[in-house]
Amino acid sequence: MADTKKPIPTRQAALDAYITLRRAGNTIAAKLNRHITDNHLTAGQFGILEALFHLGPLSQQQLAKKILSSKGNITMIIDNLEKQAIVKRTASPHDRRTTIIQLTPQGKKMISKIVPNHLKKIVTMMSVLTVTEMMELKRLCKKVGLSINKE
Amino acid sequence: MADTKKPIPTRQAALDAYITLRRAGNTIAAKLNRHITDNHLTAGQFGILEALFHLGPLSQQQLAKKILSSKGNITMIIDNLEKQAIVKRTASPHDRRTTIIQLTPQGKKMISKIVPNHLKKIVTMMSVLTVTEMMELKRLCKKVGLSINKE
DNA sequence: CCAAATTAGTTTAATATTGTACTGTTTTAA
DNA sequence: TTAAAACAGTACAATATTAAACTAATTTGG
Repeated sequence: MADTKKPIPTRQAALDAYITLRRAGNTIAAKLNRHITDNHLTAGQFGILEALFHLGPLSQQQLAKKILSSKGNITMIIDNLEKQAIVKRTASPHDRRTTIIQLTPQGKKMISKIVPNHLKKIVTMMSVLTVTEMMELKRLCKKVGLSINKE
Repeated sequence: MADTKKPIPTRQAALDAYITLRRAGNTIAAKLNRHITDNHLTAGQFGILEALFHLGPLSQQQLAKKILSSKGNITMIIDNLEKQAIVKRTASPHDRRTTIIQLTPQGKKMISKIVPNHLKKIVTMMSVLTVTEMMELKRLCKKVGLSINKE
């Protein structure tokens, strides 16, 4: 926070970039959300299932960080998913405070039917960009994201 | 949706770009959200106040589109803001179905104290990028966003 | 002109989300 | 060793959010 006074063009470019970034992300997410609710899942539930699907069993704490949600909310989402036998809680062998969340076989089956379509939708929406542009977009976003998390 | 089969590199680049985009946006938004709650506002409330501040009086329908929220939610947010005399409802002279939302003088005063800090935070976070990179990021996000909204 | 469809906003009920306080567990450092 | 701090998860209360049914006003097409 050393440099409080940015020249106007920098300032305007920064704001424009953020607003456009945010709007694009929200627009895509809103489209995807329709697909998610069609499958009788909430965005939070889907986020957790997707994380478990791609990364394997995770603790609730890890899930909270992944989907940027409060741990109280994770407890509730897991409660609901467990009631439907989509995931199950397991005790961690190393730390009796933590519970490890796993997909049940039915859960894995279910999410593996939804994810491919979900990804296809993302690819379709992003495909207005060339591959070079996609890579550049990724680079720029990563640069921003990393610097914030370093703070 | 003509081209269902994208070559793998395109597919992976598209997914990477989206995930990184989304993560960067969410990370920034989470940081900003702290600032918002410090001022005893919710994200939804702030979104509405910011829109009114930058764009002037708007109907609830317009606000719903702006902040990508359901109209029922807009009703509630406006109810709460109106109770605190931050905004007020006015009848539209042209259409008796619509209500126009305006900032009250106190509301304008309040939001105009918060917004500059908010923007400064955005500028600071985005300033890891050069101006050229900011402009490129904007261009890429706009390209994606526009094509989706055109559908 | 007027019935049907559309639109803006509200209400209600169900669910999601958060923050705080709490329990039990592990880590830490004196 | 052990008291204090940190951590993982839960319970609960307060709000936020959504979807659906509803009211009232406007637009459209025959």
